[in-house]
Amino acid sequence: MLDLRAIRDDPAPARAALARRGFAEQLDELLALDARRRELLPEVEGRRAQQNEASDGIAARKRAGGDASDLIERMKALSVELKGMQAELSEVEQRRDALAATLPNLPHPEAPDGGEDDAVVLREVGERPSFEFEVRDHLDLGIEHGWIEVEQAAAASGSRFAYLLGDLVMVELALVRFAVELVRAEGFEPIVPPVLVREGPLYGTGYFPAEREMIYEIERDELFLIGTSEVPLAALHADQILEAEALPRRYAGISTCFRREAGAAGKDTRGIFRVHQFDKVEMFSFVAPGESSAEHQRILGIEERILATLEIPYRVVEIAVGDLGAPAARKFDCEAWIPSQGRYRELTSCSNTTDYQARRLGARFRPQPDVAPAVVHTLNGTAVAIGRTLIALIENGQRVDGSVVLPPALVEAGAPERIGA
RNA sequence: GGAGGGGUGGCAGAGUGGUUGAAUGCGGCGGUCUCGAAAACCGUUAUGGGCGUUUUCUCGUCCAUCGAGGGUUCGAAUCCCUCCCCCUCCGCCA
Repeated sequence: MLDLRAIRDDPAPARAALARRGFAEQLDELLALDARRRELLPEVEGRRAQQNEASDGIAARKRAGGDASDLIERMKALSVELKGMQAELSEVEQRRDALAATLPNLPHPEAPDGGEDDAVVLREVGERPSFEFEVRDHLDLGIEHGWIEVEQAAAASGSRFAYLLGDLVMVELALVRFAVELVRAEGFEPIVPPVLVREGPLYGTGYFPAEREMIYEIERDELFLIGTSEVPLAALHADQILEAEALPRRYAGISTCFRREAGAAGKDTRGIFRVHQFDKVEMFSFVAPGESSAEHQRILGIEERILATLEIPYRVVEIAVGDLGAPAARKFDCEAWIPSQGRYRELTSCSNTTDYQARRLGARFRPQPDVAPAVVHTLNGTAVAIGRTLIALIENGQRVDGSVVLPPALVEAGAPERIGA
């Protein structure tokens, strides 16, 4: 949600920013609705004031034992008139709010123009392994060693589901342990959130109404399966006013994530790269508005450190404006080298959503005692997306005999040194 | 799942149709007193929105908000409906 009041005062910068995302006309429409509301509102309120005053008069007369029927008669007419005006007002407000809900965040000035193919590569880090043998992909190795079972998963749950077994499960547990300990040392409090949420948090984080198709819905209970723990983590401080000292507030959510992958038919159908269910450790920060850019870099730095420590070759790309999710003002992806595909693929990602989610969620803070509350800024970033990280570890760490050597940092966290030997 | 009880200001807790945005107490903040502190006393104590005022800080005024939404009424914290949440007992359950 955008800061409508600020935009009203000075619409040009917001219009220019939204034009980069193709939403300039919608903004004009929104401003028109807002103007109409502000025409109607004083009229409604004036009549309400009149009504309140008359009501006091009626009460006073009745207390004095007098008759107020003439006043009541007059107020009946006013009441009818007021109801009509209120109906018009609330219709305008509903249209305004519905439109406001669909507008995306203002992009950061440094976010590059363009769409999906216009991400800017910022740097490549780590050495891609060279293999003296035919590279095998994670599914091939996974099936051979009994780490991954997809056929029975398809029978049990459908396509894009998988069983993970044996050593690979131990690697998953080590990955979670490694990631949580690392980010905890950076001030992110470990947290296991609910994976089922109501509509409110999804709306608040900006997944609704735009991306409703991506979310599993449990209609009977009006609950939704989260696609990322970002959703319940953001909701943790919804409708709260935090003290300034409480910021920054950082969480490391550990959860399973569920995605319908609607519209991804035929894409990444092999293996566990794109599945309906995976586990993930997610960073989420609530910060003061002036801090969000620095926090964004900080989160990106942690993501890079995790990949480097896991000895996964990666590159960092900055996402172009046209490919940003609605709530994001700016976003970086870390892409890992996937040998079987001979290219970098998205492994982690971090977004600065500035005040967009916070305003929708009502997450505020008091900059100083006795000062009006202000909206916080929120950011999110992947610490470890387990499934895709397993792919990168398996494929980059494979040996000629089909075994996989794991990085020391993971072994320290409880993983075997080598699996499939 | 069944039965019952409740949601009021930071907290506790009055209030069943008319000066109740809301008594009272506690807490917080400011002040008086004091060498200082405590006690006592006085004052103050929310959020959102509109309009006006202001260069900013501000101030004034009106409207809304007693879990949420709708309804009845001239008028709703108070009456009715739907939903949400919490508590107690029974059942079930990792």
